[in-house]
Amino acid sequence: MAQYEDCIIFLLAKAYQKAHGNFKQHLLPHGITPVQHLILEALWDEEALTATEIGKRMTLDNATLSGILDRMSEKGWIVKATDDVDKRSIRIYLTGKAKKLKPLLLAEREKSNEEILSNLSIEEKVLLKRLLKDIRG
Amino acid sequence: MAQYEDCIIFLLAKAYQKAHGNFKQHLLPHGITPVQHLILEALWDEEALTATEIGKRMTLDNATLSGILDRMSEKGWIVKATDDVDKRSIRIYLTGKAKKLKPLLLAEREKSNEEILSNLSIEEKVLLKRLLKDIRG
DNA sequence: ATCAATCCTTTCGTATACATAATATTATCG
DNA sequence: CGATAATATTATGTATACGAAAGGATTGAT
Repeated sequence: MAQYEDCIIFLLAKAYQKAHGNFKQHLLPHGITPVQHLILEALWDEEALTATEIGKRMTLDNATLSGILDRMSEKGWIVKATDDVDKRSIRIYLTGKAKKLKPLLLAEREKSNEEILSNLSIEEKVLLKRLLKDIRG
Repeated sequence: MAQYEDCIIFLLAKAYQKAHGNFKQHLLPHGITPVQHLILEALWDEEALTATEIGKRMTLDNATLSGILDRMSEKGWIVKATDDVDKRSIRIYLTGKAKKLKPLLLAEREKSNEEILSNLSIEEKVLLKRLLKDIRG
């Protein structure tokens, strides 16, 4: 067995690559990417967040978010509006499309999750999720 | 707890993000990135591979590899040479620098692996690696 | 009130990542 | 032997990802 087969960085990279690719395909017909879906999840949870707040919840860089939010705005998933009180801030709101498609998109995510974990038993699924959270710290 | 906290795609993405970031910092002083380090591992294992062969071992797209190999060539890690038999193929060779720094770079990878898994027991480390391999399929 | 420190966002530069198309070379079939 | 299929690589376009710098706005200390 090659050295890198025991390297956690390699194993995480390839497991993520597989999961991401699977979800990407599930989302393709809906015209949205996995990361963009994640932004929607943050906003379904709590609307009117700023880019920085989304970044904190999802551990995403502000520079990365800037481009993602632009594309999501162009495609009609979100709307940006300057905060009245603090004019440095731009708050993000969901469009009707984003609200309407919520059940469908969450169903796709659920299907993808099941496919990715199809090789594991219930106990293993729970354990894996805990271990991954431990790594994240 | 937010929905996405139970989503395997999210958990894998964030665990990978953390591992990748850690390794990236360890490699920064050596002027090489995590993926470039992975290419070196493939070549330490077996030299004179083509881009396609590296891609198969490491599950990397040929289009992605093209740019990575260019940058590694510019920085003096590898050398490209057209295959004498099949002139469509370009074989990749390690430079003296890449061979000389192998022990140092592998030590950095080992340090990074330990840091990433520092929260886990021996048994959990072994288990996590198995579960990640199961996901990869 | 004012100026420096701070905060929010965007821009720039670099590096992955992958689908698709284009190009070049080789292999193969009739 | 020549047309075509198969293979290897590169180019193009889009999407993350992040450090660093830049620009605009607000706050806090004096």
